[in-house]
Amino acid sequence: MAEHKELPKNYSFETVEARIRNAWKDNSHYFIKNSDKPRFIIDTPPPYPTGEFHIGNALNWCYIDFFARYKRMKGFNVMFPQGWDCHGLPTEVKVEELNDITKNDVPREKFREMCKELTLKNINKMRETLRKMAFSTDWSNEYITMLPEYYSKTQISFTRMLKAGYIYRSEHPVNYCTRCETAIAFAEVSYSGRDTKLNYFLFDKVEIATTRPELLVACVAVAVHPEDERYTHLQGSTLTVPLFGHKVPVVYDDAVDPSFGSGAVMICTFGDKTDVFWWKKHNLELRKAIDRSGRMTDIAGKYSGLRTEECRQAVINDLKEQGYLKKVESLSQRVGLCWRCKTPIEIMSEHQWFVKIERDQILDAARKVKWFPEHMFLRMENWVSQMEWDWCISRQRIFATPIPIWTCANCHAMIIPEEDELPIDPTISQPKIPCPECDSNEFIGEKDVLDTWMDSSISVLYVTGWDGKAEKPTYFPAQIRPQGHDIIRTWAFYTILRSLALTNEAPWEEILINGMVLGEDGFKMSKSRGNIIVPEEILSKYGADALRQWAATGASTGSDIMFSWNDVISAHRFQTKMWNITRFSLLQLERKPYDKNVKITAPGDRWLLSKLSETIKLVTQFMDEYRFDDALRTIREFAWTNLADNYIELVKGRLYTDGNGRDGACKVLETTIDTIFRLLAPFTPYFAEECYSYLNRGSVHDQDWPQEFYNLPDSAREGDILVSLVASIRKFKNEHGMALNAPLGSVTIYSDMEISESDDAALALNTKVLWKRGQPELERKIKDVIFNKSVIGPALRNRAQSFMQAVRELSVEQLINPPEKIDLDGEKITIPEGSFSPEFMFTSLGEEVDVITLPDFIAIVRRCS
RNA sequence: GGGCUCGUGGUCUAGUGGCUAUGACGUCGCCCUUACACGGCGAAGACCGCCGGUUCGAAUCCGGCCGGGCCCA
Repeated sequence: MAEHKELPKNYSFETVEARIRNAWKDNSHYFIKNSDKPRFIIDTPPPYPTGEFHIGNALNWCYIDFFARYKRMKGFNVMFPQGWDCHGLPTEVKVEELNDITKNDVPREKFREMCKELTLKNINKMRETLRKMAFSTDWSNEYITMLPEYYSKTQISFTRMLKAGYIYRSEHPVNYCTRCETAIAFAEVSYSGRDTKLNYFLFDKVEIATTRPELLVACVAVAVHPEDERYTHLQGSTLTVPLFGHKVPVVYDDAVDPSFGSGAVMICTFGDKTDVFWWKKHNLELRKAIDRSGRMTDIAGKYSGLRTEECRQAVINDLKEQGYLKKVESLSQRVGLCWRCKTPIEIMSEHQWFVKIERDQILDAARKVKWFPEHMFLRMENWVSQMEWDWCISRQRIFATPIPIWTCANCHAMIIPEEDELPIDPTISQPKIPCPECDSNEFIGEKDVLDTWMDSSISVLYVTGWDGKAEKPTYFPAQIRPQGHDIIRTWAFYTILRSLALTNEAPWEEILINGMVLGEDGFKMSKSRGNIIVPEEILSKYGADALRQWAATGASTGSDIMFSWNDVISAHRFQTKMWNITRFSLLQLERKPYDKNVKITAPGDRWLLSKLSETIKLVTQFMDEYRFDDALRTIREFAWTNLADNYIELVKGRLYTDGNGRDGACKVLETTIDTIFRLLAPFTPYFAEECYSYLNRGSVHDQDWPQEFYNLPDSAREGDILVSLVASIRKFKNEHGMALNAPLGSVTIYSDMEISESDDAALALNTKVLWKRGQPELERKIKDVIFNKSVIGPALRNRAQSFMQAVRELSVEQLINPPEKIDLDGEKITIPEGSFSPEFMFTSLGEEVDVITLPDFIAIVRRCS
């Protein structure tokens, strides 16, 4: 290491991270197509390109990058692709906002272009953050769901599933915003409390209560609880709807709350989600009272054409006038609003496309995947077993993958395009041949588009190389899916469903679930709470490596994790500490050449190597189980406590001399820091890279993952005695008001091991140190008895307590030389091997000395005279 | 209302049947020992949410309750 440059005094993450980022080459992270290495393909979540890579994404991606880098060092051919899930309402809304238009103001195609443009801009911003975070993304495997290359696959998957009978078209209730004139998903409904009126009025002689009298015309039944005695006489009868006069049946249902209102509810198509449930369950008629623009339909008679709120007032007035209205109460309730325009949503029955859900198949496949943590599988199981409806995949929007279907204008036959025609937009292009049924040349292109989950639920097919032709992608299935627990019911579920439908196999071997990131106050981050932290802020204050360490240690894998500046700061401090350790070590190594083939003999040296080897073993196990918190904590603990506080302090004496004891310490130091940076490389890629570069051995990320290499239990114990000796003498000095480097007369250690120590302890403690075997000649007293309960418990079961009591009553002599049997409640019991040992206390005998007793040794301290 | 999950010093967290319960931040005392005061050595601080059960033994397993979170109705 002659050409070695010296480490600067301080580590500056700002300059180092930027410099290293520019030096890294994208192609070092590329998946290699024809490689002999075992492959490890990651089905990375494609985030929604909002422009901001948020902290929840950051956590998710940190986990991915930890194991991606780890697997590469372990010799895997890793693919860490990056996708972008582009389609959806938020972008449409943003485009309308930015351009001050509504989507109907411009042609569909134009609007789509505007969305695309904004999305590409946002993707660019997010790519920057991904690079800053040092994620080892495979940019040669990037995909963008709104581009033809990708959505042609979405369309192929649609036509295949349609032909295979998985997809069908039918009328079904959906959430609908009458202002935006589109169906929206449950996820797009926001709830808000409001005060409203509960109106009581008469259906014949039965009093019912409703908050939505305008839906009276859409009433199709009256529901009561089966055990409600007020209504048992209505069994099998019909009631007349006031004002409108149609007859509706009375149905009995457990879900009716007899204490709410009058205990009789009117079921309308549709007032709320419960109505849909009852409507389906009791097989009721459908009466559409509200049209897509929020006005009453023709069946509302004299009220038709009124807006719903106008209709409500008119109906109440008429009910009152005609004597039906009995009373009105105030009620506060939660109503569903369109999250975008705050218009109350309506539930409407519409023609929609659906995917069939085969519960058992999906559960079987989900069971074959290995879940980390295991209990997350329960969420999937629970979700699947309670699913009641098929998956509605059609949306009345613009910025989405078009449903590739035409309908013959003449005979209404469904025309499915050939796969090689795709992608298409059926509202623009026409079928190439006349209608096969009636020879007509007039077609209606499907205007509905696909739910965005239809795009993202084939991500795994796409990244494993589905060309849209073969039955199964080349590299299918992927090895792992990493994702948050919030989308187990959507993304994980849909992906399994679609992989089964298209390949008949489960999509991945393993799934790793991450928790949600909460604000520093413990609540979900939200604008209204003002507890949002963005990754960019952390990056500029403490750098990517500190943020990545927070992600690893903030919580055990799968748990929700609270953001904490404290954790980031202590991560940053660890880097400073590690930097100084490296700086010290390299200064020592460079001071003078040393014999690299030296045999390691000193107890302190052997101790550190055995601790290092143990650390490698543990960290490897933890990485294999995706326990990043345990892995990084173990590394930190080793580096800070064992290496810096114990070992370096212990061998400083030897390092500062030129004797041959120095060689061993140098060799151990060099081995240790080399290994630590390999272990740290997945967690702190910039920092590990920078430090490792001073060893002149190439990039740390190109090194092999270290292997356990040393297993000498005796060295570990010897070293433990040595280390705790130094610690206890320091404590002794501290308690007696002495400086830590103050000299002592001598220290004599008695233990049961033959320890031939180099002068480490003597130099560290600034005193003469004598190692002796056996017991010192001092006055000995029994301080306590130490019981080994894991021996006593299983051997004696319910007599353990009285056994321990009996032992405590033995004489000093018997404790030292225990008898074979002991008296227990009049019975002779054999004393189990190793069930207890006496703890001694020593006091000085005449001579002016201090005695330190620890479980493994006794030290006699003579102070300077 | 249902499912899952969590409740451990002031704060956050590890521990999932067996000595005196882990670590971090904070607090207090001592120390500028030639890598680091962004440091070192020490100290104080926890009836492990509450109640019951299983067990020789429970923070840990079981049941109930209370409270937080997420997802869903």
